[in-house]
Amino acid sequence: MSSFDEMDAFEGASLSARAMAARPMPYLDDLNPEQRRAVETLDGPVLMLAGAGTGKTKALTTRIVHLLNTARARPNEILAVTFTNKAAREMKERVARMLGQPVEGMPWLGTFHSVCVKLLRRHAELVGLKSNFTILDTDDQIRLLKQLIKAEQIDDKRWPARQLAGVIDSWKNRAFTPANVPTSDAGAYNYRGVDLYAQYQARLKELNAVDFGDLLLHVVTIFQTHSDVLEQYQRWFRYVMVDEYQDTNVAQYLWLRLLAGGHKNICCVGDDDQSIYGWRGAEVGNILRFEKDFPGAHVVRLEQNYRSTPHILAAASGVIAGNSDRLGKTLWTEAEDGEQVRLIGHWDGEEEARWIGEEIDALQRGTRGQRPVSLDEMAILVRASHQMRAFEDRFLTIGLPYRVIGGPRFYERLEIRDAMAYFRVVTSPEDDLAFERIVNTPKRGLGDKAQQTIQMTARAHGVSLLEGARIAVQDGAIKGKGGAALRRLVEDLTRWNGMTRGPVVQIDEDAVLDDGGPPQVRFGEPEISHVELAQILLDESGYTGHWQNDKTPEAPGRLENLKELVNQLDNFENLQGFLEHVSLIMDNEQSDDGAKVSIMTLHAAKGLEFPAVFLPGWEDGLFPSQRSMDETGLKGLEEERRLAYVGITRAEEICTISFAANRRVFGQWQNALPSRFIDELPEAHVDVLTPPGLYGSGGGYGDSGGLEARVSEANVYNSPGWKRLQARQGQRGMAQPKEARNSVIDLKAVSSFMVGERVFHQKFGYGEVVDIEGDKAEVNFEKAGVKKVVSKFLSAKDDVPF
DNA sequence: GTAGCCAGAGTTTTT
DNA sequence: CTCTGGCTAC
Repeated sequence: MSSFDEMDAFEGASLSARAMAARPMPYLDDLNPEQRRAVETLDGPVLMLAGAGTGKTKALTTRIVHLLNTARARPNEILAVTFTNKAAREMKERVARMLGQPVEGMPWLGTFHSVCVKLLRRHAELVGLKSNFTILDTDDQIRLLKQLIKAEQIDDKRWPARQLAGVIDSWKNRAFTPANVPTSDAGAYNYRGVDLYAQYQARLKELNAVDFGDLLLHVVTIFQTHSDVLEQYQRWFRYVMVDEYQDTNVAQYLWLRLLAGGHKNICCVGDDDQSIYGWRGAEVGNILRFEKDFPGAHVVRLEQNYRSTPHILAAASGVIAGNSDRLGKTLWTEAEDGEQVRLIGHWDGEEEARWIGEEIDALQRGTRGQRPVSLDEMAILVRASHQMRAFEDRFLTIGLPYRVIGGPRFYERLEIRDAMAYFRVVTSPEDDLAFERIVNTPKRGLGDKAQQTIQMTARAHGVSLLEGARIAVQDGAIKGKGGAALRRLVEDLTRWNGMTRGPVVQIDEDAVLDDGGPPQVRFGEPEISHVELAQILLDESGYTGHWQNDKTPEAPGRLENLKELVNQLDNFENLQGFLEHVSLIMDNEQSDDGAKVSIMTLHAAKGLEFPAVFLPGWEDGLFPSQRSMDETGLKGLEEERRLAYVGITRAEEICTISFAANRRVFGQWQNALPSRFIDELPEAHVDVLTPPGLYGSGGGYGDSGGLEARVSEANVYNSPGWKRLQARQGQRGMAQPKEARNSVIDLKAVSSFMVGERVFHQKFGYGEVVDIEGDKAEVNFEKAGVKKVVSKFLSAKDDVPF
């Protein structure tokens, strides 16, 4: 076992505690009394209940600085965990800024998962792993489970692997090993869940791999079964801090309780009103129970809000008041009144998108009589990602720049995952899952049969798939074109693997333990850089060529992504370092070219703030979501309500809530009632914009479309929210006449394309221009059909080889 | 091995 | 409606 002196040296504390002890504490003057109490209460358990926009991160980072400054702890003796890399990065940056120096000495400030990887690498052998284990992502996980399911002859149509993955995840979230799964869960996955879970864990061990859930679970297991290890860490981490405590699951809770169990110097920061991840295992109970778990805990409430106007806060408070299980906080602010929360109803989803597009334009120009608001300062927050479609379509047509946050992540894309599988096989030849992925990508004529032969050979000899393939080739077990291709692949992989290191320069007996395990052999510098190697690898394997020959509209984008991947490699020492980074960090670095309005889900918006926020789709069934209410009843509804609270509190100045009476769902028109949350908005703080008559007051069009009939079917009039809305229809509140929308478009610009020209569009792919209207072109896309788009989103593509 | 067809599904998501 | 996965036919 490694000693803690070693740990100290290994992690390298760069800040001398003594040097800092005498420093003044000007940072305390920046805090309000509550924040200050949270920062200065250093000993014992502290629960910091921090409402939205109350300076939680500031308090947390100042607390770290204060610990360092008062010499209570050295930087590497503070454990500070967050959920996202973004939050961890922000905290690091802010601590560094306050200290006026970088914080390399804070190795234990990170996400739950990254901290667990560090711990697990040091103690892997205690759970039967080697310290260089690989971390599987969801995709690998599913593929592995599929194999097990197939071997068990289970119909994976009726019992999808995804479902099993979900079940296993939920057990891991609750810290159940296969042996601990409660009998009440025995029926999971058609009574085969527990057995398959055990098989899966066994297989992971064989592969020397872990999934995300294991990172926590294994560490908890180690702590529970090796008290000596636990005690060392309890002593080492003198202070423990946790961000977003309301989002912790049972495994994380146990982990924290074990680590802080000695001195109980734990400070948990959270907001029970912003707990929105119950569906993925988070337990609000953890925060509600804190004072029971840690008797004598100091509870600090941060209630002064520095973000939003009083109207916005009042609206948010009104909604969240409908929840029962709350610790209770009352947000207040010194800010000026500002505008009321605006509420508007629309006929359908498309009109909602159109109206919001116009509003955004008006805000941007300052036509509404306020300061011009930049697109970067505006966001549309939706409940479900499919709601984004309507906005994307609309914004594409009117040429409004937007960015979607939290879409498909860079590292989850097919081509990136393929490329990374190549990196993986080359850096660790025994990575079977990676080998499986690339063995026939690009196509090498190695189908099911050839792969089965490789599998069987490998299993018979008890070696990795790559070794199995080598043997199969030698034995001539795979014939014809496939055999030749496989021989070539095996040779190439071996050659590339050799290129990851330089020549052997010495055998080193007492090498320092590092994450790769104790090296016995020292190698000189590789002859080529890892960036060059990556490039060679992708080119020589034929992977780049594969996409160059691909004529689908996505291919150019994929090549672009591969290029970007190679570029990013430059920031790392070697391929291993890069892979380690990627397995834990799924960030999508947004290219920040120009102001854009953000579109994202409410979940993705947590922790963000915008001067102007649009909250569309407030209809019962969509928001609150029907499924959520069906599955978890009142609990689900309360979580939805917290989601509404999170949404409203993202807004600083202008918050606009809207709903549509009709929406196309799966191609079918469906009507809905305004959300029950609308009824919960306190009247005094809401400005109703919906024009009277939008919903038709008595027809006049005969049977020309049955609009009135549909509306009355929708029972819009029976909703209390709607009645109140009608009652309040004021002298003002006229929605913009529909014709107004044309004025938004700048007609000066003229399309530079010609009818018949072949063009490329980022989203729709290739197509042919069929009509030109001002700056817009009607294009018949090969994949997406006929669409009208603004020319600036098109590029000429005569140069494409066909 | 691949194109093309059909059936089925279709919240929220980080690590 | 629109995407995915799996299967069939070449």
